[in-house]
Amino acid sequence: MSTPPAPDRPISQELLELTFRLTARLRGGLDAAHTDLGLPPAQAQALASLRAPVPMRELATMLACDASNVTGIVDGLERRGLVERRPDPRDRRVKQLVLTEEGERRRAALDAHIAKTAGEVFDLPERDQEALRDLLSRLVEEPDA
Amino acid sequence: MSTPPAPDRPISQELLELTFRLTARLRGGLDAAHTDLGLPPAQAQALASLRAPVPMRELATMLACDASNVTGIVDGLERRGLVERRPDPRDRRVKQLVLTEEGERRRAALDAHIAKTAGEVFDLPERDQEALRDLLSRLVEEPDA
DNA sequence: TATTGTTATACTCTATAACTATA
DNA sequence: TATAGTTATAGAGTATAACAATA
Repeated sequence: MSTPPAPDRPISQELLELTFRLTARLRGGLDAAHTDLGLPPAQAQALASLRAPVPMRELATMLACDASNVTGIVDGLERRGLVERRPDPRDRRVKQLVLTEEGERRRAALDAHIAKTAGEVFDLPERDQEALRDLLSRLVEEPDA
Repeated sequence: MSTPPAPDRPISQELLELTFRLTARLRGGLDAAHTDLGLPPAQAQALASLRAPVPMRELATMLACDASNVTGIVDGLERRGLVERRPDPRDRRVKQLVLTEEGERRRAALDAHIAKTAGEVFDLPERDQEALRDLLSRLVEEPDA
């Protein structure tokens, strides 16, 4: 077998660095998609998360941020006519977020951008893609109780 | 619940999602290290980047941020007695950043935290670590002209 | 003229706390 | 009492533009 050149640095740290470089590439592609669509990153991320009608609170959970942020983000999306706040008849405290037609179109465009970025960055033969998926899956799996 | 049935989604998008989840785990570990050391993230990242004496400008390049940010970051590190600004005798415009003894100690502690996080997150048999490194390397490699 | 580091300024993202209206 | 959403506010991170000292 071959001798590794200079294993003075643990491989896990190499993996850390590679992961952050990969993330930087992905982030760059997504940011380009956002500016392309004329949306600030936070609004774009929210838009990408909106499928079925969802209460504000749940969107906050999906975005992993405080509920107070969601107000401003949804304000922006509403100002652009991409989303509506609908009262929930079953609980008058909650507002269901629903995409408008234009919102649906914009989200579809965003999805296409994201898919394009992912396709360009993860440009590997399918077998390697699958190997990578299996490895990454094992890293992010939640440890069961 | 390891394999959600989603055959209609391209694998590259799955990889995108897994990568971001992995990054979130890493980020969490690093943030914990930063608060553990009593340093704001930006200062911690700068500290981790400081080895040999380095001009402010170069630190900005390493951190991939504008030079105007570095002033404040280094102010913070200097206030904590971790770094010194030394005039460069060969070019009196530049200031060389040099870690103090305490700065060196703190950086070593930070390195240990980072290594610990990396070790915990990338907790795989060595063969799988190497496979992952090879795959990631191919993804971040710069395309040659 | 160009460059290093600084300052002033502004914009975004994020969090906390207090408020309202409902439950 | 507790919860959904809002508001006010503050902090951190980042960017641009203008400036002084130096090259």
